[in-house]
Amino acid sequence: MAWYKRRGYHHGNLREALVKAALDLIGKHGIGGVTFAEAARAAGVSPAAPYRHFRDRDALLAEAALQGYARFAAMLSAGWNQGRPDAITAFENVGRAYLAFARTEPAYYAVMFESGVPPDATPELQEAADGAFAILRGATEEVCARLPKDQRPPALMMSLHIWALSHGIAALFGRGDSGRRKLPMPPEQLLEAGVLVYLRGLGLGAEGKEKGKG
Amino acid sequence: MAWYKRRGYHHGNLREALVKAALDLIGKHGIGGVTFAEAARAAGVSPAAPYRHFRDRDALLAEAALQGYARFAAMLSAGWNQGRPDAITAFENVGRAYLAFARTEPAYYAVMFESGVPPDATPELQEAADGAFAILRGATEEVCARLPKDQRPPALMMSLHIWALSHGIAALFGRGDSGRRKLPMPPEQLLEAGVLVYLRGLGLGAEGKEKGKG
DNA sequence: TGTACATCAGTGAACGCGCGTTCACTGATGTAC
DNA sequence: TGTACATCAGTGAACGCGCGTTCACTGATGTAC
Repeated sequence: MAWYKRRGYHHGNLREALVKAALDLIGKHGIGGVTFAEAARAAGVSPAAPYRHFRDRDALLAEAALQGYARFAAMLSAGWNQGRPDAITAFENVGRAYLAFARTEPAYYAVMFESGVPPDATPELQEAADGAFAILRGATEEVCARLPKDQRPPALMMSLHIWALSHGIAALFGRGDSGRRKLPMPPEQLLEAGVLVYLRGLGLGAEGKEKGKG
Repeated sequence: MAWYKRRGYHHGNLREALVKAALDLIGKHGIGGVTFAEAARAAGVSPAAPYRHFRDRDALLAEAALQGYARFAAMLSAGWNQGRPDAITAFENVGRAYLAFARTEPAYYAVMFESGVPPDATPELQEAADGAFAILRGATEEVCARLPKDQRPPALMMSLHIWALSHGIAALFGRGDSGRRKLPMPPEQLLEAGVLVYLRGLGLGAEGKEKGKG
C-alpha cells in the first residue's frame, strides 16, 4: 500500500491528480473547460491514462462533486460547532460557513451546484449531498426548538428557505468570479440580515446572544 | 422592409432563427451543448452564415440573454400589475411570476443566470438586466412604504433578499430539468411561505388582503 | 529469501469526428437616376 | 417604369485543431509458493 509513491512509470496517485486538475480547469475556464484530455495533460500523463480511473468526464466531475460535498459538510459542521455559543449565533455561523465555502472553493461549489451533474448521479453522491444538507437541517431543528410549540414551522421547510437564500446569494453575488453582479454590501452581511429578518418573522428575537456587527 | 420574407437564397430572419436554435440547444443539451455549427444546422444554413450576424458563440448567447431579460421583466411586471389588488398580494405575485418564468422558460433562465455570460457583457444587456431588477425593486419599495417609517429596511437590501430567495429556489428546485432535487412542496409554495415569514419579520402582517391557499 | 507469475496502471500511436474559422464566390435585394 | 450598380446575406469547400476513444503494448507492483 504505497500511498505516497511518486512518479516513475506509475503515477501513484493519478485518480486524485485528475480530480485536482478538473477543479483547476473549472477555476480557469469554467465547467465547460473541463476536458479529459486536458486533465490528463495537467497530470502529466498520456491521454489514455484517465480511462483507468474514470469512465468518462461525468464520472470525473461526479467524483469532484463528491469530495466537495464532504468538505462542504465539514465546513458547515464547523460553523455550527454543536450549537455554541448559542443556537442563533451558531445558526448564523452556518450561513457564514456556507458563503465562505462558495467564496473560497468556487470550483467545488460550481461542480456541486452548477455542473449539470445531478445530485443523484450515484448513490454515494446522493448520500454526500444529503449529509451536507443534514447539517443545515439539524441546525434548523435546534433553532426551531426554541420557538413556542404552537408556532413552529416545519423544520424542513425552514431549512429549505435558508438553503435557498444562501444559495441565491452565493450564486448571484458570492463568488470571486469575474463579471459578477455588484453588491452594496458583503454577501455575508446580506445573508445575515436576511436570516435575522426571517427569524424575527418566526417570532425569534435576538435573545440569548449579544454581538456587534460582523 | 420585408420582415416576413421566407426562404430562398436569403433566409430572411436568420438572426432570430439562430437565437431560437440556441435556446432549443440549451433546452436539449444544456449551455455546453450550444455550438455555432449546430445552431447553423438547426436554422438550415451553412456553417459560415452565422458569422454575418454574431461574432461568436458568446455574442449569440448574449443576444439570447438580452431577449430573456426583456421577457422576464415583462412577466414580473405583469405579476406586479401596478400593485393591484394590494401591495402585498401583488408582491407575492411577482415572486410567483419569477418562478413561473424559471419553470416555463428554463432555457432563457439558464442563459441569463447560468451561462457564464456576465450581465455586463454589453451595455444593452446590462440595461436589460437592470430593467428586470428594477421591477422587483419598485415592488419592494411599495411594500416598504407600508412599513412604519422608523423600521423600514433599505429597499435595495430587501429586494436583494427576495431576489436571492427566488433565485435560490428556482436554481435548486424550480426547473423541469431532469435529475433535480426533490421538494416536499411546489416551489411556488415554498417561496410564498418564505416571503410571508420574511415580511412578518419586517412587521408586515397579512393586513389588507385575504386569500386562500394558492 | 528468491523466483514465477498475474495483475495493475501506465504508454503512445492512431483514428474519426465535429467545431471554429476563413475564403472567394454568388444570388437576392435595394436604390439612384 | 427600367436599368445599372452597390450592398447585403448567404454558399460550400477547405483547413487546422483538439477531443474522445481504442488498441496492443509494457513497465512496475504484489503475491503464491
